[in-house]
Amino acid sequence: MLQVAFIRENKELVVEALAKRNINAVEMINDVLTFDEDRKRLQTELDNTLAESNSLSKEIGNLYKSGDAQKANALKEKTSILKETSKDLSDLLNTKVEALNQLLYKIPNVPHSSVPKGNSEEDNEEIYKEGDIPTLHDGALPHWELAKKYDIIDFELGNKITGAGFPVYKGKGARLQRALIAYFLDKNTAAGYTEYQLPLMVNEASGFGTGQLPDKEGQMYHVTEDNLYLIPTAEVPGTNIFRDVVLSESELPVGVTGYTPCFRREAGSYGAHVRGLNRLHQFDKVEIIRVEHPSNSYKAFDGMIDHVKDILKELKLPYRILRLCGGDTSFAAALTFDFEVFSTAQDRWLEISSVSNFETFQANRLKLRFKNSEGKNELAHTLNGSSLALPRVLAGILENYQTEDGIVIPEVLQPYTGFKIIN
RNA sequence: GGAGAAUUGGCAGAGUGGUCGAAUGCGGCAGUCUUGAAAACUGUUGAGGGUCACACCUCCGGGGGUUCGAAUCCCUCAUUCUCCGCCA
Repeated sequence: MLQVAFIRENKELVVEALAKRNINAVEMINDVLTFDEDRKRLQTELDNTLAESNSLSKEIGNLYKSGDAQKANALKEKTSILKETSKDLSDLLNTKVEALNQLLYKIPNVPHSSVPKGNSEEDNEEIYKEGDIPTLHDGALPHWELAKKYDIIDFELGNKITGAGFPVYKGKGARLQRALIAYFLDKNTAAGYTEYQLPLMVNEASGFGTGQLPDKEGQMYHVTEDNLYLIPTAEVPGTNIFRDVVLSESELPVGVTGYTPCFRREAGSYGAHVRGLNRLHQFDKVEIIRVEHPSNSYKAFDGMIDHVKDILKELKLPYRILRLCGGDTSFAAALTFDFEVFSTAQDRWLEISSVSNFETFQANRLKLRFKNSEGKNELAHTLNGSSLALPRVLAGILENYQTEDGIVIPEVLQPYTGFKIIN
């Protein structure tokens, strides 16, 4: 969430920037500022009342000590009024703070100056493209047909065991998945990220810390018995490593990588574009997360982009990078670049990575700070990105690498798979 | 799942109703001394709100209660440790 002080000092900028998300924030921003003024006023009133009652209590204590019980008892009566006043004030204050917070939770992050205005993916800007789109032989198939033909992914079996969106990988398909995970983790750790194995369920506080709660409750599977949520991405447990943490400046930057399955309810998504591996309820992903000094976070962002580029280049997959427009940038992000791989047989681009800088938006919720050179606690910047999401990379490989003799395994993966072709 | 003990500042650890935001030690920072370092000595060292700055307010695992007054008493939840049960 945004900081009230930031909103107060940058009112115009906030309104202008949020307009890029097609949000008219004037009223919300004004409410925030008014609520905060009210909050301050009530807080001061309450503080004064408490101060008075504190000093009375002290006086009563002294009177008892000097044996003047009568005077003390007389003073006690005065405190009951103060007590009532402070109770009322603190109720009012709590209501006001709650209302202010509810407002703040609804305000998305302020987009970076480079983010274009726009409503939907139509308005995203393609900023980079690399790799040749292969010409496929006659009779080339989409990945779900290839999966069946070579018996490497069984969607029907997943339907039986669990339901739609929970595919079963088998044989060389399962091995290829494992190879991709190992390859991605190796690339990330070589780039300085520390590998973590994280919990696949998180509590409410964690869901709140990264911004999934309260707004996107419906996206996550909720285990009500224990009030835990299945993670929709490793970003949630991975970023919450740093919840309520004060780092020293010398500890920055921090890099975390982890492989986890991800669970998404994807309520209301049906149709041809969710076929096969395109959209699932359970999928595998390797994530990278960074905690950065505010002055370095955009440089770090570029570094993450280069890192993902490097992986796709090694895999020799045709891809492009999009700068997301305001309307398509997620709630908590200030800047997001999406990577898309061209899925030749489907003749469309598939999103395989999303790299975002959240600036202080998550850190503010997480209370993730570092001690700056002046010895003051300052909010850090958080970033994350996929490197990479497995199913669509797999779809891209199957479709782009298919030949009449079978599916060729990209060279960098062969040491991990132990085979060169699926046939 | 059952029984018992615990949870205090970066860490260790005192504090069982008022003068405690909290002794002491370690660590951190600054200084004295030193060619430099170490040692020694001196000072300083939690967070949030509020203020031009003070004042002042809040926080001793979370929430609630008793009391004029709570780190200290009560209730409740969470976590940790020990014993028992179960178990990959």
